[in-house]
Amino acid sequence: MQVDGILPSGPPDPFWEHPVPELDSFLNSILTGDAISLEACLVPPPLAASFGLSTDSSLSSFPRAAAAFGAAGSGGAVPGLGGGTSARGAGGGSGGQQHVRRPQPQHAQPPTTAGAQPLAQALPQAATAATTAGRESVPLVPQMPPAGDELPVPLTVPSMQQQQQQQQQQRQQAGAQAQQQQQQQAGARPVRGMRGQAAAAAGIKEEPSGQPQAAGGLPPALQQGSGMPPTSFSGLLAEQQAAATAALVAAAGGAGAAARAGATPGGGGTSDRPYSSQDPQQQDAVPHLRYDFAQAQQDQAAMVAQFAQHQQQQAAAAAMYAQQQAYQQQQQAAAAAYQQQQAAAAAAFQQQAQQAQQTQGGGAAAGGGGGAAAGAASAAAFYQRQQQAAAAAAAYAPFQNPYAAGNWPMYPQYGGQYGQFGGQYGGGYFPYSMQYPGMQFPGVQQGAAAGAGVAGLLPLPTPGGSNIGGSIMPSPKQQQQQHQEVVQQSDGVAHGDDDPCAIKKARLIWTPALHRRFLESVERVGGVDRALPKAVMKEMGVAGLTRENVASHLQKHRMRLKKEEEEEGAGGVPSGHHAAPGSGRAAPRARHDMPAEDHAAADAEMPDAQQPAVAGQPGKEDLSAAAAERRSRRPRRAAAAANGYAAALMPAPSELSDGRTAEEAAA
DNA sequence: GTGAGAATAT
DNA sequence: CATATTCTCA
Repeated sequence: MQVDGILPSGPPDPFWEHPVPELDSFLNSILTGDAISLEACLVPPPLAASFGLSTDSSLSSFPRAAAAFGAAGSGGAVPGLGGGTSARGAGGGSGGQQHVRRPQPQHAQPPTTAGAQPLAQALPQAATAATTAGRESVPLVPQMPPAGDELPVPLTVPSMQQQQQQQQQQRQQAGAQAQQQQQQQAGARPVRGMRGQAAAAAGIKEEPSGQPQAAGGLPPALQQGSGMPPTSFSGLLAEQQAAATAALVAAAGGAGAAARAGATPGGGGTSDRPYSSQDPQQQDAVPHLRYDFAQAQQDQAAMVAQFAQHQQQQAAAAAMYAQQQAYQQQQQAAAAAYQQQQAAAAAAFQQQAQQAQQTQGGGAAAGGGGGAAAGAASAAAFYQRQQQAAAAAAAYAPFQNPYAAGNWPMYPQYGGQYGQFGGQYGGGYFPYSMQYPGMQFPGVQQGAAAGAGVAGLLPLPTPGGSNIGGSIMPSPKQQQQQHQEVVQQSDGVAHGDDDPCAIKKARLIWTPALHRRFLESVERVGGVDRALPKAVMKEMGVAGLTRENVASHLQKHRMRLKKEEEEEGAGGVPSGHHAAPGSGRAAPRARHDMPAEDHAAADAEMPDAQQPAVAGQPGKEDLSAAAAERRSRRPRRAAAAANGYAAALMPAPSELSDGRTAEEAAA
């Protein structure tokens, strides 16, 4: 009813004298639509308590909440998240990541972490990658390996069929809106890293009334992350808004800056939240994580839903009035959110209203409680909107992926993976790719990046070896310089510290180039039998590559060799020496996708070929040795050829020469 | 349903 | 570090 009453400016409303003051702030944030920000996900401990949530669960549960919202519904452990369901359903159910694979143990139980942790922290582990860097200061070989191989590790993305579909559907309608949004946001000034969220939750500096600004700059106050307790709504709002803006901007792809905010002195801690994929200018400075804008959105949606539910509970416990207000708030929140996101006030508003209503209707019909239903509806609407925006953004920046499935004939296997990838990302990634379990990679960012004019190769989320957050790869040239940095970042995985909900490591894809480098390195380090993972890793000097990655690959490689030997011994048809990647299933496809003649061409397209040679590549001789070694095994290749996929398995002669040439040339 | 690649556990 | 197991995906 009287929203004004709850505003700071108004006289104290008896109704809002909740036992839990934080609630007010929280509600307000939602009301103003600031809930969009990741920070919003941060529930102040006290508030959480009021909701009946354990402190830890409240925060840490968000990621899970998102999962819960997701179709997979695997993460169901979120307590009291019932509301989410409705929200999600209304939202179009696209949100969930189907293949989210999180550490089960951790998720199974609520994290013990006490303090409210910024959602951002939990989410983008990748974000933490940078931080991690220090930890595992990857002693990457100072000398860069051949450009091609250098690539950051390739990651694959989880398949999100549903999302894709939905996005496509929505894309049409949302296109315009998204555009608007993008533009609007582009103007917005990146504020600070998402990191601030904690500040928002924990304490925000008092600030003169901060009104939600749609596109405009953020309140200056936002930039300071005081550790003070939330003294005013405005402060909180401002903070949140800032965060929201940053997030949005990032989403738009324009704001690498936002991520970069780390620069903010007050930020304390790692402030970079690599949300955006790339900022044309800063890209080289800091690789960004592209991963999770969507996730964040989901989380937020979840949050809203949760909030709704909580509200319901509270209302029940406290008073009907409260419930009503909540209801309204929710509605307003939704509206506000939309507004914020969309510059077009009138049009946007209308749509919002429509959506909200629709959703609401659905929720109500479902039989949900008034307030709850409303909340859910709002959340859903909000969620949907976000999704749409993302989809639209993606749509706007169509990007061609040179490495798309079809384009990588040589390694059908990879082609397949990349194709998948490309489809999802719509983008051109380098041969490396990593899969971040549970994370979504809306095409938005990428598209934006593409639009930005980033050359063909976009930075990939590099896993930090284990990184999950995946740092993004710098463009090829930049890579050289950033190589080390990238690696460090790559370690985006939650290292456990305080992040119980750590995200799993991104899945490294051993591209041909990477594998080649691997082989070379192995040889350099003593041969397949004697090579130690760590040594190989170092030798490879690939950003984001972890010892585990190498060890695993080495293991596989050895097994493969062993198998081959056995086969040979048995008189069977020997397979390519390093049939490594792409053997088996790939074979058929290889033939299919590409004629043998094209293999050479395929090679040409290989990463290394594309990449500028790396200067100062050490161990040139070694490489030669490796080449020789390989050459000696060529006979097998011929045999493999017989199988039909030999080409895919073995580095073609041309490839070798190419790669070598490139490397040497660099040298 | 199977097999392979990669991550993760032991 | 090596090996075994688990997960996903094609």
